[in-house]
Amino acid sequence: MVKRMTTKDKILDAAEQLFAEHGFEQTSLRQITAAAEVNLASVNYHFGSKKALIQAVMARYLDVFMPALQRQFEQLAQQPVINSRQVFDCFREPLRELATVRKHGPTYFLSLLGFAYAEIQGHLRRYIMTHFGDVMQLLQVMMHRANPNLSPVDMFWRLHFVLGTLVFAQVSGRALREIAAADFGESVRADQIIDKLIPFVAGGVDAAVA
Amino acid sequence: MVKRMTTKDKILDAAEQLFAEHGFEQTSLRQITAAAEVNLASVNYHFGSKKALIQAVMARYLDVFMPALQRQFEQLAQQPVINSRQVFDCFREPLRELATVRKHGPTYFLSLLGFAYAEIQGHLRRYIMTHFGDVMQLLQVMMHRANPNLSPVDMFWRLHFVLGTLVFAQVSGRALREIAAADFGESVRADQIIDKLIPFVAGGVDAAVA
DNA sequence: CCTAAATTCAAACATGCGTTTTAATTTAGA
DNA sequence: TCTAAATTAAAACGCATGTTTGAATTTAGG
Repeated sequence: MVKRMTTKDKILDAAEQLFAEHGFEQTSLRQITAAAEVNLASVNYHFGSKKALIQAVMARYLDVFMPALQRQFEQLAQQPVINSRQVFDCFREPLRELATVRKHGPTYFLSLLGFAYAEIQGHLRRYIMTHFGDVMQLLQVMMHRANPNLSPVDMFWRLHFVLGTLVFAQVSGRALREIAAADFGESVRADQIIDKLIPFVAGGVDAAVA
Repeated sequence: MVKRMTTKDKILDAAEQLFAEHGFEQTSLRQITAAAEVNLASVNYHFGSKKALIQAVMARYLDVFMPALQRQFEQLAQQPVINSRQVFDCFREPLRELATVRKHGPTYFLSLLGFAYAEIQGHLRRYIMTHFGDVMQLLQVMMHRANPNLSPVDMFWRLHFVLGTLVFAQVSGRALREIAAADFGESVRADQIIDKLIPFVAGGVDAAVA
């Protein structure tokens, strides 16, 4: 017996899919409520504003992903020696686990993260820092252990380059996958992009400074 | 004796600055015409539409940058052996030359490119491919020569990761530079980000596949 | 069952957008 | 200088957005 979905959840599910496909600003409340088959006003009734809805959509994933990531980091931290590749591999399992939240969870989450960072950089950064600051600090520690030669400033920039690569790969992932499929006849599933991404960013982080 | 600026140029200059700072969709024609101190309707009179204005802003830079980049590629192509770092270094001088177009040309151009790719991926890609397809093909040839082991598909993805890194670095460049300055007391000029970027992307491209 | 709270609904609101219109004004050529 | 074209100007148009309103309806507790 499936409990009938509440309006709130219908909105969240519809919003997350549309946000992941078209971005936050490009998705209107009318599209969302139409897809969710609920009344337009119900978004403001249940969430207060579009901004709050976006936050709720993100939080649903971050609350699962971040603790899982933290566990991976803590496990890796016990190793005496660490390299960049291992640090980035920490993201794989927590990402895969998002499939339990929702069928296309891993894909949706990365796409949402991409749009969030592209459209509302400061906002998301602040949110993650205040809610999951310890995880991010752990990441920084891990990266430093993996690459002790790199100065903190250079590491800062490179980590953000990594984030940018990730973001971009997801945001334009669909378009690129279509082009790749057309040009090379090789179709890459959305969740497989990360397999191509990790060696790239690990190589970038490990590069000599100049 | 300075020739008094024409309305068309006043619009282009104001638009380019606002586009570079806030993105295309986030910048309204009213903001542009107010900054340019011209009438709102003049944009549609001189350019036809906002879309055409965006294209004109981009074209002003691409028409200078792309031929310069092509010259760099052709020069490098004469070398018997090429590595990724050299290919990416080809971008430096053409970028620097954009300062002749406008004082903050290099910064503006990268930022515009970033927003263009983030907001209207397909459009920009098509425009560059049709107008400067030979340059892009040259890039692909150079990259293959620099890294013959890499399969065409993997090279395709990595080049787009590179573009994504570039895009992201510029789009969120201002915010990140402020954070970096606050956290590390080291202020990085916008046009210096590329110095941090090039080693990173070269390292990423050269990484082992998996 | 009855009532009060919670929710849904249709409609309207206020705002900002790109674009168009129409008239006034400036510019340039005969 | 006169006239026709080019340009500027103010205003309004049509549309889409997020949000609010107030009444209708459903839900839950005594």
